[in-house]
Amino acid sequence: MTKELEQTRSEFIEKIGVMAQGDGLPRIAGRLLGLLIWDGHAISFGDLAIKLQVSRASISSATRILEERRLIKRTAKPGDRQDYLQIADKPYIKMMESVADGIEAAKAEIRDTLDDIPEANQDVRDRVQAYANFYDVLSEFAQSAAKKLGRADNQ
Amino acid sequence: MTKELEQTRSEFIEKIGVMAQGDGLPRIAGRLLGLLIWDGHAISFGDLAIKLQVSRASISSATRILEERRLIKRTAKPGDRQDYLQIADKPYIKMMESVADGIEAAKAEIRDTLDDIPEANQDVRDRVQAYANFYDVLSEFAQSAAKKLGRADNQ
DNA sequence: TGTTACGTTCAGTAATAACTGAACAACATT
DNA sequence: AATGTTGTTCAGTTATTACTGAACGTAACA
Repeated sequence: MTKELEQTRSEFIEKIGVMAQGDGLPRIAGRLLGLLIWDGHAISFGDLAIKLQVSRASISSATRILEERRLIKRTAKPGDRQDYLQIADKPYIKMMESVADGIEAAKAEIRDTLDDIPEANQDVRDRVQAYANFYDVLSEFAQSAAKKLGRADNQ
Repeated sequence: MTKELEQTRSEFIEKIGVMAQGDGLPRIAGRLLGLLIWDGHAISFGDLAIKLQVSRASISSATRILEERRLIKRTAKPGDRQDYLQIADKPYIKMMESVADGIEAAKAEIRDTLDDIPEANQDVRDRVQAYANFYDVLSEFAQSAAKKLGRADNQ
């Protein structure tokens, strides 16, 4: 028995919701993202609240979060006062950039600590330096990944 | 006025705690990790509870989490019944591997969805495929990063 | 001008996860 | 045997965050 498409869609949306939760995003933001990825076209603000069965306040805050990360964009339709939302162009490059930003922030924090350790404490410096080095590699990796995604054609 | 080393140490530990929180770990697990990175040597179970000012129950669950990720190791000292804990060898490779595992899991979830979408719905397939492709790229780079960390000597 | 529709804000609630203290089993020491 | 020490487990509490409903400002429309 093959699964109904509608069920696959629903499972996908919930799945992205759970995954988003793991990444520190509200679940609703993830579900919204999943819905917009699946459907592709622009959906009105009001419809989103209905389709996801959540309050409009939740849609408001979820859209704000996703807009900050540039994963979705807000559009309009002539003769309709509602906002319309749809998945951004090249959303995955932007996801990667968000990841990269987080890594940069962490890297900077570790570097700040490193700068405060006197050279006399060489052993502590070495260990914290190794940690900083880890973030250097991560950062490098995130940037190459973003570039590679930029080259990919199926965005 | 240069900062006291003790304060730098304390700030580092709290910093790693906050960062861990962002990665979905309990804050105490992060603080424990920070402490072990800074100090380098093995510290007894009981001392950890005292130094971090938390219950032994919290140390127990934090160590379990960090052991699962193979970031710390449990050792013993002759004539002392306590467990001793210290940072694992090459911890950053293991951090990278944990990241890679998470990516693999997400990738598998998306692939599962993709398999359930009939070829008739080519447009939906394309969008979910692009998402799966994103995880492919992520996965590939996570693995290269792990390898690169393996080659680095300052672990 | 009055009314309606829209998205945002904010205080309060609900849900979730971290953390603790106490009870416990296992073991060492006396 | 009795006692003390150890790490784990688990129920209960605390703290945090997501989410909602209501109030609001703005703008379109009548």
